[in-house]
Amino acid sequence: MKKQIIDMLQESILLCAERGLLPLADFRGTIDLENTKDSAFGDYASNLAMVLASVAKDKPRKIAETLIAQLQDRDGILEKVEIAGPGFINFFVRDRIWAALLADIHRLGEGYGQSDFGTGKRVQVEFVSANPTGPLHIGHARGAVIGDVVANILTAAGFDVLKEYYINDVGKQMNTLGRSVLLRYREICGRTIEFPADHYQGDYIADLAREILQKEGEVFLDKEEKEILGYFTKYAADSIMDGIKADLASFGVTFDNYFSERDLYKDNGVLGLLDRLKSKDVVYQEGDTLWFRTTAFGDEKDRVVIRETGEPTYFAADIAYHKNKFERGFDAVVDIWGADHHGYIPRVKAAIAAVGNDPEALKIILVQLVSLLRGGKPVAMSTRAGEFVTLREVVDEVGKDAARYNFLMRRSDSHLDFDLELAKKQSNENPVYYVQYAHARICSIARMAAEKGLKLPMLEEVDLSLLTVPEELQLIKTITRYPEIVEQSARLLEPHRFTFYLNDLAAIFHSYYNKNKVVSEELDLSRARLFLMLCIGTVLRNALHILGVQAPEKM
RNA sequence: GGGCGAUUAGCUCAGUGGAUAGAGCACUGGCCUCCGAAGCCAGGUGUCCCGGGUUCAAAUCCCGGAUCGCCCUCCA
Repeated sequence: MKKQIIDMLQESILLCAERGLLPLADFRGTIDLENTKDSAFGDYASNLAMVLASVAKDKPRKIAETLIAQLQDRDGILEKVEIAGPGFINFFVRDRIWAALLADIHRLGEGYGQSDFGTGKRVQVEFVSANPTGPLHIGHARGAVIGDVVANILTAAGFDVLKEYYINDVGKQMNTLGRSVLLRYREICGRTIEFPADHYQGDYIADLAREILQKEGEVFLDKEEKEILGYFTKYAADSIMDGIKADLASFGVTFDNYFSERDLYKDNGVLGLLDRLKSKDVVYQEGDTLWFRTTAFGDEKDRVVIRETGEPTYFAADIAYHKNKFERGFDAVVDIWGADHHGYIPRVKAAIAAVGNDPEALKIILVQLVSLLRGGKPVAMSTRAGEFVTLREVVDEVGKDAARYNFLMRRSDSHLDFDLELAKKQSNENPVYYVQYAHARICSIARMAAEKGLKLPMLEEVDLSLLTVPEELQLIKTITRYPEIVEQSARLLEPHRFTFYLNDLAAIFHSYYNKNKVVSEELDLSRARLFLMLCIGTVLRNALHILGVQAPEKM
């Protein structure tokens, strides 16, 4: 629809130029057609005449007049075209054209909203990637949902998507984890220990120690730390990782691939890469440390890749990891990070450029912190003391649907207050129910209609021209706009657009429902309205599916 | 001190260079004999932080300032 009108404008420009009506022979700009906010301005509006004013050296309203005179509406889709305000061209589409679009929604069903926007392109989305040193907490939950939904959106937009979790299982924190469990193990066995403040304090550490004791007995008790630390570390990391996977699954988040940092070091992977970069002078030695010349690629200072101690930094592995991503042939790579990591962006982009890839192909979504509230009051959390609300606890308390939906109600890079009491409430304060209720209502209407012997109508039995109530047209226009939402969210990587759209659609539906009877004595009208309701249900279901939220038939 | 981001209704926040800047919550009053009241309807608010600039047009782009947050580890 939109494209048709844009094409008409394009043709009009050509005709005007050819016929010498406007000096636009070398106009190369793109034509912008926007959805109007107010129906008084029609369905679509173009600012073309105003844009052309400086090129054509004439008044916008006059240019608009000339353009409109040359419009070729061969299919007769337009009711009228008006010039308004400073020179907007407002397009009014015929009602019957809108109604006919419902047929597409019905025909496509689950596939409605999918596009070929990203067809043929492979994208990797990497998210969560929390260290396997403790259970996921509320802070990880937001990133998990955003990553999962972004992947769903990209898939709907036609991209071939791979969801990946990077397991950061190398480095100091892993030894700290193993030692924490080992110390608790000794403690449980009755030894006196001194538990360092910078070790992991949570109860789950002692639980792991107890598990090991139960499985293996006291065989480790009198062994040297260096002999047995490896076992404790691996046991703890594997067990915690299993827990993380289970918690994510209960949250509806799954991955296609888990990528271990340890694997990067195999076959001299990280060190070999640094050697090769050294020969290109991207990496240089200074004393005992090895530096990456990120300043040559726009970073504010160079970064250490091998410490004085001889250990590689996290960044060293990340260079190899991002190189590996591009070697796997992805056209674009999406990383989802906590917003406190924003200072890390120039470094990684520099690394990508240094190894010969396009830094623009890396898209980073920054996710702001979540403030957890209960009844409006902040919930105290301290990672150091091991006191945090886990993802599992949140899912158990408020449910998967409410939790996911609430995390998607703000822009990713905007602070989010998550109120446990509010998310649990089954009331108008809780937006997820508002949308789900709309879907359940539609299902209820369909059930009731079936009881009355009104079968779900086939397209050929429906006279869509009977849909003439203003709210009906508004509903039709809103659901025909859905593919734009998918594409736009995919382009901008902004999943929150879905919750705003769903809320709008549900509001129009609820309002319509209260004013109009779908199933009535008038059989033809009932069929047409039921058909519209089913199309709305399809859109609600498709959109909720992308968010990973249930579309219940009853509530 | 440097960097990044934010600042929009009482609160929490949307907003693609366009026309009269929106939503939810909160507050007040109304609506079930009638397809589900987890719903609807009616009520009203803005120095879009401030000051310049670009533009036919700026909440939106640019520059300067204020305030707040985050980052400025050979942590991850």
